[in-house]
Amino acid sequence: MTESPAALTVRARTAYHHGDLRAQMIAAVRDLVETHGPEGFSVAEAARRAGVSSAAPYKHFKDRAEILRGVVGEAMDRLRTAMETGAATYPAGSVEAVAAVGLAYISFARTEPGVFRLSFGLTEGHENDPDLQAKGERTFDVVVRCAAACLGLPPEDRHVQTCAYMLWCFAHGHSFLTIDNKRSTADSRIDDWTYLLTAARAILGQPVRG
Amino acid sequence: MTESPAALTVRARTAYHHGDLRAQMIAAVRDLVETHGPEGFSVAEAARRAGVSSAAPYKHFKDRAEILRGVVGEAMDRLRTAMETGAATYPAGSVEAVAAVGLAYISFARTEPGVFRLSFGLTEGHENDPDLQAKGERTFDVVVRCAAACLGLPPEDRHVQTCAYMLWCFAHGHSFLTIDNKRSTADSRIDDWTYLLTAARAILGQPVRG
DNA sequence: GGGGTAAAGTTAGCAACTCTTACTTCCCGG
DNA sequence: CCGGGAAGTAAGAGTTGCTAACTTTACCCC
Repeated sequence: MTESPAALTVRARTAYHHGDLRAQMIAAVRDLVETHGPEGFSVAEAARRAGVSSAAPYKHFKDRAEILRGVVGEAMDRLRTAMETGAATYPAGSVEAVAAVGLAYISFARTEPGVFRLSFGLTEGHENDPDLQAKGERTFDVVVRCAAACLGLPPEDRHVQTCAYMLWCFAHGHSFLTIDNKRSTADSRIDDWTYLLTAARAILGQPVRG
Repeated sequence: MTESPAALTVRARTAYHHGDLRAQMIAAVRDLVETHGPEGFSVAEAARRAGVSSAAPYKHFKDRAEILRGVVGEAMDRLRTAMETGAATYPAGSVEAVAAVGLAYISFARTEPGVFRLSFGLTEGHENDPDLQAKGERTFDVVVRCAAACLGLPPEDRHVQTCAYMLWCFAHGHSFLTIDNKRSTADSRIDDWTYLLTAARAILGQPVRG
C-alpha cells in the first residue's frame, strides 16, 4: 500500500520469508490433486512440498476447505479465459464459436480432471461460497453471450438463457462422463468437436418457444 | 434362533451376532453421505452408528473404498430400476418415455445428491471397478433402448448410440449443475420435465448423419 | 452332547492427518 | 533502534484408516 518501491512492496507484502506461500500452496495442491485425485490431497503433504511446516499454511488459509476454494477460484479464472479465447477463434455469432466454447470447457476437464472435479463435483464447503458463485456466473455469461450472438437475440432473452443452460448441461455432462471413464468404447470413437457441433446445432436450431 | 432349516441357515450365515453388518454399514454410510456430504463420511462414524467397534467393518470390507463401492453398486441398481419404471409409464417409442428416463435420473440426483455424487463425481478407487462398470453399461442400455424405439432403429445403430449418449450427457450435466447449486435463478424457474422434453426433441429430431 | 473350525466381533496400537497454542524470527516504519 | 506484526516453527490434542492378536459365537460332524 505504501508507494515508495511500489511494485516490489506489493510483492514483498505477500512474499516475505518464503516467497508467497499462498501461491505455492495452491500450486502444490493443484499438482497433488492432479496426480493423486481430489481425495488424495492433504494439507500436510502440500506443505511438505512447499518446504514449510505443516502449520504454516494456516497462517494464510482458515482451514483445509479454504485452500481448496483458493484452488477452485484460480481454476475458474483460467477456465473462463480459455473459453473466451476459444470463442474468439471463430466468427462472432457462428455455431462454431459456441462449439469452441464447449471445446475449451471439455479440454480443461481433460487436461486437469482433478481440479475440474474439485471445482464442480466436490462439496467440501465451497458449494455456497459467494465469491465462487460469482465467478461461476461470469463463466456462464461467456456461453450466454455466444448463444445470444448466434441466435441474434439479446442475452437477457429467456430463450437464450435456456439454450445456454442446455449447452452447458451437455458440455458439463460430457466432461464428467469422459473423465470418469463412463463412456462405452463405441462412444469414444467420435471426437469432442463433432459432438459439440452436433449438440450446438440441435439445441440452437430449436424454434423459439415460450 | 437355532432352527437349523435351510432358509434360516442362509440368513444366519450373514446375520450372526449383529444382524448383517454389511447391509447396516451400507445403510449407515448412505445416511452419512447424505447428511454430511460425500467427504464427511468416516468408517469410524458409520461403525459407531451401527453399534460396533471401528474395526468390525474390516471383517466385511477390504477397506474404505470397498464400502463406498458397495454403496454405489446398490445405488446403481436402484437408479436403473427407477429409470425402467419411468420409461414404462409412457408408450414405448414416445419421446415422453425418453424424457421420463431422464426425469428418473434427475430425480435420483435430487433426492440422493450425496450418493449420486459418490456414484459419479468421486474417484475414490471405484473408477475402474469392472463390477460397477458393468452396472453402468446396463443402466445406459435403458437409455439406448428407449432412444432406439423412439427413432425406429435397432439399438446397435450408430446414430442411436450417439443420440443416447447425448441424452445422457444432458441429463447428467443437468443433474450435477442442479445439485451443485450452479444454476442461476433464471434457470431454476423451468422445471425438469420441460427441459428434458425439449432436449429429447432437439437431440432425437436430428437427421441421421454418418 | 462335545470338539474343531471359521466367521464375526473385540481391544490396543501405529502412522497420518487437521488444526490449535505458544514460542521464535524477521522485516518495516517511526 | 526498537516495537509491532506478519510469517514461520515445534509440540500436542483429537480423529481417522487400518492391522494384529485375541475372544466369542454358531455351525458341522462324529
